[in-house]
Amino acid sequence: MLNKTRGRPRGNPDTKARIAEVARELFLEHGYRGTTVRAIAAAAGVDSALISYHFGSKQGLFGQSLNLLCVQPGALDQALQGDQAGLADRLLTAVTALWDATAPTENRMALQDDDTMRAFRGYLESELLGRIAEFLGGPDATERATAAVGVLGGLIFTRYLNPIRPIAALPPAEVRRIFGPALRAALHARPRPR
Amino acid sequence: MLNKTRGRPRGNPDTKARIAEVARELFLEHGYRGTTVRAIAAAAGVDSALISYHFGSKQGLFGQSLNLLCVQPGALDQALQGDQAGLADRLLTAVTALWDATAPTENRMALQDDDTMRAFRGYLESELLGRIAEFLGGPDATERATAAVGVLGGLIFTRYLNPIRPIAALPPAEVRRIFGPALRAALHARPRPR
DNA sequence: GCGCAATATTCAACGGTGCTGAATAAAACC
DNA sequence: GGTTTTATTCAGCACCGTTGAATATTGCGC
Repeated sequence: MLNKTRGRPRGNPDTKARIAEVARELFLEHGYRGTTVRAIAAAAGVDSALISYHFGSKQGLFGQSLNLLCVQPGALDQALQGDQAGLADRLLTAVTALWDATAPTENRMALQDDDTMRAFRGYLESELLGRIAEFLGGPDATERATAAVGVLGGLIFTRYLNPIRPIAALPPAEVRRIFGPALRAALHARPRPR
Repeated sequence: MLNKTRGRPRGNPDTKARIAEVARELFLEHGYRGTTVRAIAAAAGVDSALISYHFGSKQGLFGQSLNLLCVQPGALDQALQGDQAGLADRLLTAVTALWDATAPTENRMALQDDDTMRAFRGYLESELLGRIAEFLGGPDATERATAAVGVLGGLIFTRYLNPIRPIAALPPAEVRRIFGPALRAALHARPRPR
């Protein structure tokens, strides 16, 4: 079908890497469902069976070609220093700086894959929530951190993962202005009335 | 293949409704991708071509059968009546009541594929955001509604779609208490300082 | 160097997918 | 009662992801 002569090719072209690279672009542009294995193979100038061979499955290729997610630990450390008053703004800045940088243009990926979701959940749950609670300290720290993670997770979800247009379109400064009050309220909520 | 004799059947069985009903169950149980048109047709005792005929496409069937419970006519309407002071609590109640009811226990809807995401996005974007902005009225209404949708979307995401444990575990009253301040802040943010 | 296992590739095919077009039979209309 | 409209089945199309066999190249043991 492609008639590049069967069998192993000459030299050692790193076809696997090329496939992953091409696949990443296509996945970002068309999403998971909208990208067929055959299209990836064609774009990489290769037979579609190769991707099953190298990556096991389309799912495997997807996971592997998008491993560049989502933590970048330094940004969070930086946000979790300084006064509590500016915490909300620093967190929002960290989030937008990090995510706005990862995807090149307009079309943020619709990230629906199971494993990716699991990874993201784990990050929110253990890393983010724990760190924020630790930083806040005092009684109710966990509860306030929970609310804050809810707000931040919401921002990430509605702006990047499943971008609803009005939110995705905001410039970072507007994000801070609009989500700031909610996040501050979450972080510094009064303790439970009794 | 099913040999129920060709052509229109006797009586007027509301096959379309039955298909939608069966489809809803299957979609909720197995997600969009995991539910094939042929499976729906088989479960409804009908030829698979019928669903293209009645609903245009699998996507159409999905949208139609999910509308039956995502919108749940009136839940939102009810929240969008009364004083503005109680709005946040009413919205949070509506969300928890609606979503807590849809899936019984652990197996929350397997929402993680991009068609479902798209449907959900559409709901958030056109329905929810528009209605809230309309209710708020005045300048900045859209911006405040945007922030509110961000918070609500975050709640839905972190509690139902990709449940991170501490948030999913909250009883509804706690959800109101924890997310209330953030949502109120979003809804009633002061206008832009100048 | 040579032989041979491991590896990388193409090709053909399989079962499954959503969907369409033709055939057909009941209902609805006039 | 004849004709149009509607609801259904059936056969099949083009595509999907994946697999197994064939084949050519590399790289290692000796």
